[in-house]
Amino acid sequence: MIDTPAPELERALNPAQQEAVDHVHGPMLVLAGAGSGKTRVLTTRIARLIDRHGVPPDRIFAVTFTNKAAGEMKHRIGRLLARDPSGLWIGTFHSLSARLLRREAPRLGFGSQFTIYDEDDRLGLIRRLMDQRGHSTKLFPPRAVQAVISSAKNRMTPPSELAAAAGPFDRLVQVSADVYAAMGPALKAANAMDFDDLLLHPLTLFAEHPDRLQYYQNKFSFVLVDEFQDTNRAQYQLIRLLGAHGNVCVVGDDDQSIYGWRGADVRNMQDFLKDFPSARLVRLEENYRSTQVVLDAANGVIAENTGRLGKTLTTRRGGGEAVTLLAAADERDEAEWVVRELERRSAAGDWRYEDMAVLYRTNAQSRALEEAFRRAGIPYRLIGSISFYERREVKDLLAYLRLLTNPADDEAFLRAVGVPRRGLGETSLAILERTAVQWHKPLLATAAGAEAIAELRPNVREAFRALAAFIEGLAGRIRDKPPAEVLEEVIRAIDYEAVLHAEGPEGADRWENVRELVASAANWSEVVAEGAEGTPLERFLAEAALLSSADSVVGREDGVTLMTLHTAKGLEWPVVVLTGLEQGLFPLARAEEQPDGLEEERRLCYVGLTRAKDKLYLTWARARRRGGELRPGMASRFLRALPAAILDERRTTSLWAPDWRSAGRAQRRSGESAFARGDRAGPRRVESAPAGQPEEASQDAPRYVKGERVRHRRFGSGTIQGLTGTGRDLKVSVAFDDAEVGVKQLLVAYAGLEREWESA
DNA sequence: GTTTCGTAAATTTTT
DNA sequence: TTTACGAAAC
Repeated sequence: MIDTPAPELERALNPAQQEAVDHVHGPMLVLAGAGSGKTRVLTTRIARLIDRHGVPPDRIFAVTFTNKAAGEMKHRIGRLLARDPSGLWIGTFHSLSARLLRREAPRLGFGSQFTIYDEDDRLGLIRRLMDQRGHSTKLFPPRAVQAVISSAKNRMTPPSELAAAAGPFDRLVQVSADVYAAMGPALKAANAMDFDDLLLHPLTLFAEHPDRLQYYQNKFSFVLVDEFQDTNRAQYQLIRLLGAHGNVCVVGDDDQSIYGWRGADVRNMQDFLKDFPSARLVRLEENYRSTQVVLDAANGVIAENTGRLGKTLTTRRGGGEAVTLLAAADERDEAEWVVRELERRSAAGDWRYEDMAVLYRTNAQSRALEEAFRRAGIPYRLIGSISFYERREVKDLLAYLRLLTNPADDEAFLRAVGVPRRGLGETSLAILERTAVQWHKPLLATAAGAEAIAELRPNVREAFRALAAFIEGLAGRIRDKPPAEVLEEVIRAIDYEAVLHAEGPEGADRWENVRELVASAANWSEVVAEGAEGTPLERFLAEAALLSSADSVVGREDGVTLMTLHTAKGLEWPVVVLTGLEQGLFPLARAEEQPDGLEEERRLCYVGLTRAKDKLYLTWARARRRGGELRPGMASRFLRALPAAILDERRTTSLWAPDWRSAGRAQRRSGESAFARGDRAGPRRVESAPAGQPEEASQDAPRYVKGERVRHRRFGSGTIQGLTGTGRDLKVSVAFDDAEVGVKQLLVAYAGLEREWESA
């Protein structure tokens, strides 16, 4: 392998890193380029604070982007200190806020055992509120309403302001504002908070109880924030308040801001310098991760963005293996090529599977990759996609646990009431809900008094009463029992195994997941959830609610890593494969329509490229299945931003591929396809520019796909309807735009078709 | 009230 | 290709 730098611990800090570590008191903004060792700066700084400056760990408030990152950072600090930094407040904004709120909830009118509502719970609540308030869920999709409300919350806009801002004809926003206004009280009644509330409630607390703000300002004498470019306004406010004493260190990279759609606002970086005028600005511009070739690729892409703060990344790792650019026929072809290539490199002893990652824009793309890995028998691990805690069977059981700790949790009640089937359907529940509203009681409490509801049939009353009695009885018995035991008890009581097995073959898989849940709960109990308050069950639930998708790992540890580009932020591998580089997919079509959308996609691409230490593969497919339909695509515009000198272009053997560089340009010089032959042997090292002479065009027959736009010399433009035959007998049926011509069957070998976008 | 079957719709990223 | 929802049957 290529000049790998010395292990991190042995390398001395560079002057800029040293400066960031040495600066103890007063605000500081660290502009840290990709791979510039910012994690190391943060961990070293925290360790120093503790052992050289005698700061007690519980007076340090350190924010990371994922729980996993927090765990790793804590581990590294422990290694530096040679002891466990117990008491340290380190975690995501959401988990740290939740921890703070457990103590302060009563001051805000919540119980300290409040539930954290996930996306589904919140959606369910919105649906019910819409029903109650007579808003049609057909005209206004609850998802859309939820999106409006969430974005208002992220901008810290209260319901009244949202209502005022809604135009007279903007019914969606009007409805959303109405639901939003009702949602606060409803959540409070259910003793629940959603993800956004976790960030907003601390701000409310500090506004209403200045003494509490003062307390936490005094308590946390040092505040540190990683991935600062991805904080939203509420998060920034929290930092500004807690760090008012000035000992605030934020670390970020404006080029890696990729969560704008979630309310993140890069302006926080500029505002920080305004709000803390004495802030020291430190730039980490030396990259220790990647080869020059990788940086050239990344710089080529990001250079097209405007309004950057400006950074120049350098590396001492000159040269490097060229970036392999692959054109495939479709997503399956792409996946198979990737798997074969990684297998080849592994067999050649170049890298191990665990040193490789395959990244993609959307979770849906993981399917084809997974299948290819499985077919080839190559180990892989899939991160994210469907979180374990989002599975139906897991949520069903957790609903019972939630109800045990928080009897007001109506969403949990509505889930539990249907598992197992109790003969309680839509009508009975509607009556129960109506009564609950009248009585001003949670559903569980209302169910306990169901005997008094005359509208209900006697057997329904009894069913409600029995369910309530069951929960209450269980709640009395469990107390401080470990979560795994409580789970077992619930499973036994509702005979969940039988319930699942009655569902047929799928039920067996689900039962497996249930066993896994119990096992993970048992395993969890052994770890001391440090610092948190409440019973073990409460802490288990709190943690489960805040687990991120990055925490869900399926597959073998020693395998190739598969994840989305978003999840890959902050990580690195010797080999990185970026797939699906097509217009419409990456960058996403939707993103390109929004003002800053394309720039954010470009930053996402930059994040992906800079994950690689030694070797980059970039792939795209001429066609891709989207919703069952095979759709043609063209190479991503990001590919055109790459310097030609560092590229090694290839195609899969069966593919006739056009010169993607000329796509969309005025003219194309014939015979100048930039694609090399697919069978070219061995990697190529790039020492310096220029390389990559134009190669011979492929001699394979052109390959068309259904839906593709083509042009015929006589008939004009049309769309391919279908394909029949193979080789020289390959026929296409084309529906021409000219209605007079209609649909024609043409032999590809003679028709002389051109792709429309190529012949422009 | 529950199950089953059919049709329609849909696919961005995540704490 | 898979999921979600609605209608009709059971």
